[in-house]
Amino acid sequence: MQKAKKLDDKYNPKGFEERLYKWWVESGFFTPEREEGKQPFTIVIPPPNITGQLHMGHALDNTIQDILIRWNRMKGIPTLWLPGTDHASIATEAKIVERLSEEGTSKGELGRDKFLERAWRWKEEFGGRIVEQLKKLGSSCDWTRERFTMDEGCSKAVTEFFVSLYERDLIYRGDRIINWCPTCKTSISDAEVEHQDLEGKFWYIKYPLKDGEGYVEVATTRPETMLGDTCVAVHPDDERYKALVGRTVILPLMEREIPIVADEYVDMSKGTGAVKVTPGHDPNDFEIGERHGIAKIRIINDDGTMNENAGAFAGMDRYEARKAVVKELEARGLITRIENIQHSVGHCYRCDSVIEPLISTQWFVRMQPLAQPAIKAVKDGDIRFVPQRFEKIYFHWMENIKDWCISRQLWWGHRIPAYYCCECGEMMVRREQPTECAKCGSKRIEQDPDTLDTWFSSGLWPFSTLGWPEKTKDLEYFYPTSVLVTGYDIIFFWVARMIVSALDQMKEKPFSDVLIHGLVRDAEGRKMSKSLGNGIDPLEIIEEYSADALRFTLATGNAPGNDMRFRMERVEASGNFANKLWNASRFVLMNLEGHDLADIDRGLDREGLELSDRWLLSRLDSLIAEVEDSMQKYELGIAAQKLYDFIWGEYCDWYIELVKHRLYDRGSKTGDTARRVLHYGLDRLLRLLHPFMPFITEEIWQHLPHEGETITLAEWPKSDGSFRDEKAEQQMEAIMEAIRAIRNIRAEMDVAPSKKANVIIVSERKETRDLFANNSVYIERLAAASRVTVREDKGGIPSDAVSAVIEGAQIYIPMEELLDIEKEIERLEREKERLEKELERVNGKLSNKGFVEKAPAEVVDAEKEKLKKYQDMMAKVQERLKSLV
RNA sequence: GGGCGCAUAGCUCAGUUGGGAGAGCACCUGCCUUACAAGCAGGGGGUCACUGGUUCGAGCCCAGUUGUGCCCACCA
Repeated sequence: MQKAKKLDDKYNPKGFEERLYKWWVESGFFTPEREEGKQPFTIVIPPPNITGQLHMGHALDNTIQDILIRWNRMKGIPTLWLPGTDHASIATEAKIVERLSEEGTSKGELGRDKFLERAWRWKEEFGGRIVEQLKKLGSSCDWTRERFTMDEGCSKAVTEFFVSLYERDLIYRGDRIINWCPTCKTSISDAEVEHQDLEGKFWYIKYPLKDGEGYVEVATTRPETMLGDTCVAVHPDDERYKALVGRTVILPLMEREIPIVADEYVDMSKGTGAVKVTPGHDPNDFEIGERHGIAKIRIINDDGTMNENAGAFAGMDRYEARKAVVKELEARGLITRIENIQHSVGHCYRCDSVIEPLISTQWFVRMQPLAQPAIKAVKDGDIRFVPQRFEKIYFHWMENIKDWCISRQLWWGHRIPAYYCCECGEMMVRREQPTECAKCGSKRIEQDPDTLDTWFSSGLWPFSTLGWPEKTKDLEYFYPTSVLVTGYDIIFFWVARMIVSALDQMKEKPFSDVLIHGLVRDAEGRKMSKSLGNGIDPLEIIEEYSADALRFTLATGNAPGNDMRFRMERVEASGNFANKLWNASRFVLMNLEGHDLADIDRGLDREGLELSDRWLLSRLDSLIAEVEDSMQKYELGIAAQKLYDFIWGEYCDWYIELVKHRLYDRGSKTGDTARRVLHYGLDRLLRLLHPFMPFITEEIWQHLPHEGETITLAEWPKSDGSFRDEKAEQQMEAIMEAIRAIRNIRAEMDVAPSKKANVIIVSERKETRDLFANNSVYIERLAAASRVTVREDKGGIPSDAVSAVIEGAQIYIPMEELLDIEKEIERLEREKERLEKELERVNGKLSNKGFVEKAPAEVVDAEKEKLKKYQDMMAKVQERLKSLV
């Protein structure tokens, strides 16, 4: 047992947060043992991008995870929090390309190998930055197991997954319309396209018929695409166009003959009812083209300029071409009208460029068959979303899923394990690079130049990090993980794909619960973003306040799944709370000093407990049960709020004040009991608070008498109900009520704080009189009373006494100065009014036949009790009023 | 077009099995009381957006309305 040590006068988190973290890691407290027979608790971190800086979203996400991890670890459960980082293909590559351009060079000039060397160097240099920042937050990850999406094991997992899917025809290569980002110069998946509603124009264009007079009018928001039109489509039932189906129009500017076809896809009620079809640059048009076997012409280059198929417009940027096409059409009188409209335009989620749909050869995952088990797992409750409403979003996405374009025209990432024979063109998808062509035997083999979508590898994260595809002991023991904690913004990108890939490869869910949190917004409710410059740096908050204050702020004041506004006032409040705890602990430690309490934690002598002790211990037992209940339900904010309220409002404001006289009076027989209860209470509160505020709780705990090395491994408090004492709670509550009433009188009657009041308590009930008589010291101390007299009747009470009525008793304070009768009457009138309202409410309920008959008996009884109480109090108030007027 | 949130004190938000409306900050009054002025004590402040329904009883459940935010969608 460690002896009590003095705590610094001031709460100075800088003095210990870093020191403690270092010690925790060095001591291996975060590295679990695999204890057979024990169900472990596992979380894999959502791997932050190596390009990233810790922002508030990370801070929130990791605070929640750390709370869950520390809580489970204290329960004695083998607990693993597995950390790591993501290579973030597009983001990282963009960063390096930017760097190269600053140096006056480029990707192309450098070549693939040199570029990758450069990228790895960059990763070594900056990739660890965010990890260091996570440590500042107090994240209790097992750093001995840290992983990276592109390390050897994870890369092997990616290849295995790819080949496995390919072998079952769940991955294919083909020419499809994909989303092309002309800035990042790569394809991106549908999920990576962000739609924004923008002001646009709707141009109506005449396509003249080849034979005879007349024309077909079509409309478009992207006039430049007409250069790639290969037909015009109308609905087969459309009377207006029935005669035209099968005829030919001349595509203006290109002077190309294109057919008019009938297709069900066309909506007769929209636009002119005739649609220009550009199979090379529109997904729907692509489908129409397929159905009617017409040509698909691509007219836009990878960099967003027009290619040679655009005739006179070749070489222009797509927007330049748009203007030029419109101008030319207008000159020819082919534009009939222009409407201003709002329409949704796809943008790249990384660089915000307008996406260009175009045909390209890419790799795709067939998602539909893979989605079925993923839907079932959630429907069956095998995987649970918290809050549950996010399941709807998940189902909607999964049920409407389309094939996933996974190839990227980038260099930084996992290269696609497909190889081509340079001689015969044979394609081989292999786990290892083949040395010769399987078909013609040629040794000239080239690997597919493309890399995989970042999310393809992060989708394997829950098992690749544990060693898959190897059958490791970690994988066997820690998989499946317990809970995944993440924001709702990456449910599609990541959560859905982890479920899909885990069920496909592991045949077992990747996690049981998905705990979803919202976004951290700025004080005005705006999304924090670099471009707005409204981001608040968590590291600055840690620097200025403390990691504990930041964590507490993020853990409270917000319901699961909802966005939260980050306000400095709340951080300040959390910091004040830490300071309060610090000072209360200083008080306890000061009073433990010099007292031999060797057996301090070994059972309190329950016989010697005073009323206030029994009250505190009973309340604490309830608190433990309530916190446990809230934690079980992932209501971390509620648990934290309860701890805050208890520590500040009950332990500090009441209990410490209630025991002071026992500590200060040398003759007190129960001083040591008070010390033991103070210690016991503080110790339990520190443990309960530790998951939320790990640093300050450890620092204080180390100074308290304690057994065990660290609070991180101290046993989590359990409520066994043995301290529960309803009577003590009721009695203490009565005394507290009296103290509040007296304080209130003093404040309202302007009694100088230094002036001790003479308090007379009158009650007809002996039990009440005994209670106040035996515990008068509390009233003297906490309500600044010089003397407390308890009587059965109010004979002899001075006429200048001020009074208050509480349950079962009246309180009188004789005023030595002239009593302000008006003020006193005013006070009593207010009290009367309050009681009248209460009585009205209770009477209303009890006179309601329905209530008395149908409400549960205990609820009705409680109301009856209240009625009696209020009637009694009312009578006393009225009596007093009568005596004054 | 479809879906999901939110609307509670001046501000930011809790309020999870329907049973006397809460916190932090701000505000007012009085206090440097030997843990803490980053504090202590006392106080004011709310037809819980609106309408209807279910119920003995609704901030909470149901339907609708308004405002507001977000997500999804092949809105030529």
